[in-house]
Amino acid sequence: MRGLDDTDREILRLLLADARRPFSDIAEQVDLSAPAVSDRVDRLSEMGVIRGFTVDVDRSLLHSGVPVLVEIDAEPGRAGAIRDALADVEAVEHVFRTADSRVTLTATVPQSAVPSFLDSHLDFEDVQRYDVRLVADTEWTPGLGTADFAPDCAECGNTVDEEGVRSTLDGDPYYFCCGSCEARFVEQYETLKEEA
Amino acid sequence: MRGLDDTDREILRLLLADARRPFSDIAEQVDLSAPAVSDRVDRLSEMGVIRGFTVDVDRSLLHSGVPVLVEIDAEPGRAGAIRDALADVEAVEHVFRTADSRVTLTATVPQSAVPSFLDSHLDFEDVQRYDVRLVADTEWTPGLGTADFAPDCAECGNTVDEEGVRSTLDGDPYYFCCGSCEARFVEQYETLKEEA
DNA sequence: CGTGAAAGGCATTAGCC
DNA sequence: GGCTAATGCCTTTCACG
Repeated sequence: MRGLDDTDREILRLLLADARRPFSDIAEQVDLSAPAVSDRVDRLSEMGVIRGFTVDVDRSLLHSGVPVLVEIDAEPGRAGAIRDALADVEAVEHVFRTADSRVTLTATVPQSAVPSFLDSHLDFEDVQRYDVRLVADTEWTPGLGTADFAPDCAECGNTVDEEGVRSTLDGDPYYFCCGSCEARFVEQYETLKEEA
Repeated sequence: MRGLDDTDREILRLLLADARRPFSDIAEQVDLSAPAVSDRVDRLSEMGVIRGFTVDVDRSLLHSGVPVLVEIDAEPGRAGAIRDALADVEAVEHVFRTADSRVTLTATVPQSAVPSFLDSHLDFEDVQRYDVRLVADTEWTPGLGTADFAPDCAECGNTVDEEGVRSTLDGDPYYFCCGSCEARFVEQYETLKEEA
């Protein structure tokens, strides 16, 4: 399994800065041909490193409501359910689940709905406490650092190294530290899918 | 000053989902010609609604460290300074400042640096309390809702309506509720620029 | 993994309504 | 503002190393 090299990182950095920059342009910067860049972008997409291409929209110009940041302390084991319920809400943009059963999210909601917008989306059985804060400003700096490719094994959670394998299940890439983890995962995956 | 119509919103929505989708494709969806879509995208860029095009990178696959979410309670009036100091840190991706002197940020830091990475970037005189949490997972759903275009006047802060004006200063768009606000702002801008 | 050449698709311009 | 037609660029495919 291949990781990322400096060229991959440079391509990512250039695309982060401007995702519509022509590949031929990028090719020149990284000393490759345009098809080579195209191939690498494809590979990064297959790997799941590139999830997609988007627009950076300045939401501060689009008053569809008030930006809020919500902190939710979940009942033990219920943070995942809360995250799933909220991620699908149209007004919600970011959802962060932290290891300590806390879910933090940002959303833009109509002024009048600030106190109540969670009511219809949250099962309060799952919630210990929550807090809605008004967002004053937001910064987003899509950087990369010296990022290296080192996914977690989907089965056991260990870091996957060069020995690892990738499987594509229903179009999504999964990584495994070894063949037996892969086999175990795929088997369970198939079973769950059959049941559904 | 023109705002956003349904077609603009639909274009934004389509681009949010896939910024490389061909304009001819988008054109078909919104019942326009490709050049018309191109013109609208240009206009949205000039307005500052579209800040740029980027890649959605899955940072959970790029272990340059551990994803953390940090909550900082600032001393009164110091939240802005904290935000500015942290926004420039390479490892930091999102910074949210809420109205109650709280700064919430996400970052990816080397395992060993989790407890200490803030030390070099934070003036602890400004901090009442802070908390570093490990992020288990992240969701990002760039949605739009029924977003309408209503920027704040750069001079007085009031919402700008159709009567408002746009000025472009050094390539960046600024909005004003009226001509006198614009004049005042531009004058101050020029002065500050001369001094620098 | 990479290249260069060719083909096909796409954004953009120009002229017009 | 929008359209159609035409131009020129960009991505992608292909054959090859």
